[in-house]
Amino acid sequence: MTRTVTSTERALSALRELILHGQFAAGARLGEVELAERLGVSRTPVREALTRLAAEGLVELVPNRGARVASWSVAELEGVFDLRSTLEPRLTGLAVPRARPADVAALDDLAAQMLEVGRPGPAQDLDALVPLNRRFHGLLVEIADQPALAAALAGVVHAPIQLRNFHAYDEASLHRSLAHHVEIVAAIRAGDPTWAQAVMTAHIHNARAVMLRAAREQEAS
Amino acid sequence: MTRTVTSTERALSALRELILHGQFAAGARLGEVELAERLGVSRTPVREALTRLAAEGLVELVPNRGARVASWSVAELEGVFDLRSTLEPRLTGLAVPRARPADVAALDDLAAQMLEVGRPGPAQDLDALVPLNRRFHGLLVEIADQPALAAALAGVVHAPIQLRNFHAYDEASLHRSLAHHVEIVAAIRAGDPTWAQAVMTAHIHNARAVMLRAAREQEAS
DNA sequence: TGGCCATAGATTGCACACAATCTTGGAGCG
DNA sequence: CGCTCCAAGATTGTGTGCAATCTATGGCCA
Repeated sequence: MTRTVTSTERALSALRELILHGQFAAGARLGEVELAERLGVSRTPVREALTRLAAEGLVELVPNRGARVASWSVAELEGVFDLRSTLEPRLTGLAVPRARPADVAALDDLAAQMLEVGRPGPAQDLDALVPLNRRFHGLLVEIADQPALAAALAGVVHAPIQLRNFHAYDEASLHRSLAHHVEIVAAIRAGDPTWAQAVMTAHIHNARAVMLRAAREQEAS
Repeated sequence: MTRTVTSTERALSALRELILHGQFAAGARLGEVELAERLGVSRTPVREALTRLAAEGLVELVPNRGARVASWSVAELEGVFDLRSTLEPRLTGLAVPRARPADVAALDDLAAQMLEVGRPGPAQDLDALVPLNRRFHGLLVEIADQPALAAALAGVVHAPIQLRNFHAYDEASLHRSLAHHVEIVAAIRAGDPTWAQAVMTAHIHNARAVMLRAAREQEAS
């Protein structure tokens, strides 16, 4: 009954982790043989993983010229955040009446963990925030149970990864961001979609301000 | 200088045409060997085409169990049209100031052709409307030049195909739909984003009403 | 010296063969 | 009679070899 996992799936998630954790620079070339050796499989599952990652928008695929880690211009990032600020609040509002106690508990737990590892001090671990944040937003998508919205979001949520995620946040913005998660959970627990939507809107715009500032600095250099 | 086309690309577009033209029933199994023989290539490019079509949302891919033509429930279709009614008007508004005279001419031409083949009578050809409509909306996406919006839309625009597209339209709805295209071109030519957005909103809602009615009938049977 | 072109190396694209997994039909047991 | 289990056929997953294409280096010519 232990469902076996295919090599493609392992290659897919391994590659996704590597890229999301910044092991490859934005725009870096992803050779098939190199990745195959690194992951211990043949080129075939690597190729399939790359095409799927291209569909997710994490890599760019050029015929006969291989794959590169995707990169976004400032203009494209603006488009991404405009889109997210439309879709994610709506999704959050839809999730509110559908969230079961277990869901709320899971979200609460994630928000608490993020507060923990994000608190300034020697124990702060900005890299640990990345997967937690991904799971928080992913869980909201799951709860909302709106395949169309989920599909639309899937193609754009990865855009900010080249900015090394939370390293771009100043202390005030980071504190706001983590507080937003907690407040969203509170709004869901209160069964108030308008509240949840509003906080999510603020959350996206806060991130937008941070990312665009960082992207502009990066592009200027 | 004649850029060669890979087998994968040919398989991809051929398969997409076959599905979009209703050659396969919704939910039909898509065997790799069968498709490979039909398209005259090996299984390898077929597999890659299938994974890309899965990313587009045209087929559903289950590990070890192959591919099926995607199908949508009434609830999912509602989600799709909610999303489109948000994104496509916005996209249209953004396209207005960016449209060059050649773009307007091309849109005008497509709208005119659709009026032609859609006119009731012996020459009416509802199947010919499908590619024309796709090109019209695709051209708008191109003109708007918003990668994030385009990516978000790409995953959902194919949803209504299982309803055999324009065959589901009653005469009044079809006439409205074709008139919308013409009016959108007029709004773009006038440089009026608000006008264009409004007509596109009406256009999507008109389609929504038709599709949901057809889907409910189909689901009831 | 600067630009163009050819050739060699590297890389992706495709086909095919084999392995792993799923499905289906039927036999055997309770 | 119904359920479980098993085996054979069919289908997908993966590895590997070769062909097609791209890239880079160096020579040639103006």
